Amino acid sequence: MPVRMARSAKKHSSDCPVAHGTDTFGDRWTLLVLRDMILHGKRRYGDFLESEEKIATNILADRLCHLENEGLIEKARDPDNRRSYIYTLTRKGLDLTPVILEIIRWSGRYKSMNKRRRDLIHRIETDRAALIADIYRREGVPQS
Amino acid sequence: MPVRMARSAKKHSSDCPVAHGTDTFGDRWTLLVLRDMILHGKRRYGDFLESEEKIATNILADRLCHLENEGLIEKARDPDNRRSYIYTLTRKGLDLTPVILEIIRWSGRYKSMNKRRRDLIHRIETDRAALIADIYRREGVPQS
DNA sequence: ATATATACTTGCAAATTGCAAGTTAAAGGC
DNA sequence: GCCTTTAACTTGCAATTTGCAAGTATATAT
Repeated sequence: MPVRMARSAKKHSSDCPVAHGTDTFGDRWTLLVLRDMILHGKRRYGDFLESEEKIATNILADRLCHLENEGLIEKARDPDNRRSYIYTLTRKGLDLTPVILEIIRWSGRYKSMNKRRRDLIHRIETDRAALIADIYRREGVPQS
Repeated sequence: MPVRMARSAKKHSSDCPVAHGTDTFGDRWTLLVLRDMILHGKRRYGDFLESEEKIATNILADRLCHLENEGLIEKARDPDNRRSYIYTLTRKGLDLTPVILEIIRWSGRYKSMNKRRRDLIHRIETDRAALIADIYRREGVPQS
């Protein structure tokens, strides 16, 4: 049950689909949390804190709550450890995979990358459907 | 010549390609300016101000400067009206088209839309390459 | 000459961010 | 059972960013 009145309650009050996107994940942090989940399979508060960009604890709590309010993720207790929670992507959240992949492709054109990332970009460009299928499968969500 | 020390000079100092994306256009307004240019062919300060979301004049000036600093747009005097400027997309900016289109597709799945927008989404899904080609052609930029 | 158009800049209050420290509740160790 | 540690937050507060309203600068129109 999402409780906190989530972040930047500011919305554009426009019915443009791009504005709907920026209302949902258009801030400095939200998309990075989604990246951690979609690309790296992260599921715990502590996992997100460890990411390279060093999100602050209060911002992370706020964004997780926001994502839950927006229906992109779900929060559940960890059955194996009652002081921990597990965040999982909903279908709606997972459906942002193509957006993330296109951002990666764009960066790949204009920014130098290490081999691992170049390989990922290569896979996006040559094997995209299977890559997406793998991600959906890992999350246990059936594809369209 | 970009002069002003652009907005949120804050960057994630991460070499993740997604973080590079959010550093470049991950705020409430930048992507909407790009949308206006990519989807609606807008080119002038006053055009951007008229968009449905009502960006403030100072924020718009700041974001245009930021986009120019990042090499996504270029600013030039209007040869026909010396009190006006024309902003144009660079290849780098135009290459964000697939990102914008995927955001639109995602919104199309989770938000109701009018017929014009549903038609655009239909075209994205059935005729994507030609749609992108049209946009590049309109901007006079050769495709990859 | 005067008015209008275009593209900004400035001032300032309000909202958001980010750091550091504190809190709560559940394990784990002895 | 008691103390320590772990995991997930919350709180306080300074600094940064946003957003509104008003002002400025330069070019064109009448």
